[in-house]
Amino acid sequence: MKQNKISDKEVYDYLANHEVKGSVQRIAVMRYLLEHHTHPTVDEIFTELHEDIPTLSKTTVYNTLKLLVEQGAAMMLTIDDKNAHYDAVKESHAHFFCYNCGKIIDIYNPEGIGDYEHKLPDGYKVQGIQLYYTGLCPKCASKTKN
Amino acid sequence: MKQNKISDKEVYDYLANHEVKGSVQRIAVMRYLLEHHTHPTVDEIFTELHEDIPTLSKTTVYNTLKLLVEQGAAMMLTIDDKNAHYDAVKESHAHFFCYNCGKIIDIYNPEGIGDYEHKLPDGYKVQGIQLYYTGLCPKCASKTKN
DNA sequence: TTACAGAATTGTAATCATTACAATTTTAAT
DNA sequence: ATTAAAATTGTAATGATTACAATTCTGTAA
Repeated sequence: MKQNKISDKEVYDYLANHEVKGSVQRIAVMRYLLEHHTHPTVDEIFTELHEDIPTLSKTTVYNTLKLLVEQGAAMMLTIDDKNAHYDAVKESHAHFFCYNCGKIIDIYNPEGIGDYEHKLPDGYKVQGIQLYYTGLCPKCASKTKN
Repeated sequence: MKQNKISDKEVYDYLANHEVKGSVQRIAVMRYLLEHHTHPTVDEIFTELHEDIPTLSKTTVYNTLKLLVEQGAAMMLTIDDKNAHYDAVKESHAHFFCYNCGKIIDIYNPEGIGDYEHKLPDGYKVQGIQLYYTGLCPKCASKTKN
């Protein structure tokens, strides 16, 4: 779940690979996404990082995430209509959104979803593919009477 | 694209099949979704219907759509982080969101996406599956220099 | 028909995530 | 050390969605 402590240099290089110039704030946000696989919201990222970087502004978190998404260093999950969630781009996988507890859970599919790209008609320029499930997670499904 | 004029009775029955009691407002909203396959926002639905039903309140449109989604008579598309879009539930298909023009386009896959349900671990109670593509639609892709 | 209770609708006022924007600070190059 | 461009910050809008109380509608029973 938490891949302990990635060095500044590693994060810096990761950003550079995506043509993003490094900065204290950008490295902090990017590292947060690389270390946590919890699909955090802007507010969660801001609240956590603000403890270490008291001068951090929430606007900067917004700006940074927007940049990271544009450069393909992160992806925005829109499965939750209340807040955007963010994820560092990794291997192809799906997401399950529990409408009871609000958690987003990674779902790894054996064959992945990359294939679907081939099925699009000509002319489309695909930037991202997302497979979303909504429903009740096992924990909530067992609690809820049915 | 537009399946002309569905009778009140047909819409009423469609609602009844989903255990939704009919009313002028609910029939209007449901019919709008059945007749238009444009993935409208709340505002678009409200603005259109308001011409015919001047007393209609936007809150009612919100309430109704929420109910329709809960009862499985419609689905909410969260692909666009600016607004929720709505769609009457039909055959399984994917959606392409163009981040330039903001349009959502239906993508029909030969084999559908229903299979993915089987790949989930035990315990999940799946309510819906959505496959989203983001990128540039053919029109915008050709306009944008690359 | 009338009266009533519950459901549905309405309008207004909050809420709250996100964005706009102008001011300040930092960065990097000269 | 100077300066221009880029990044960051804080505050003030924006705008979608929700909460809520008041009103209207619906269906049933007297």
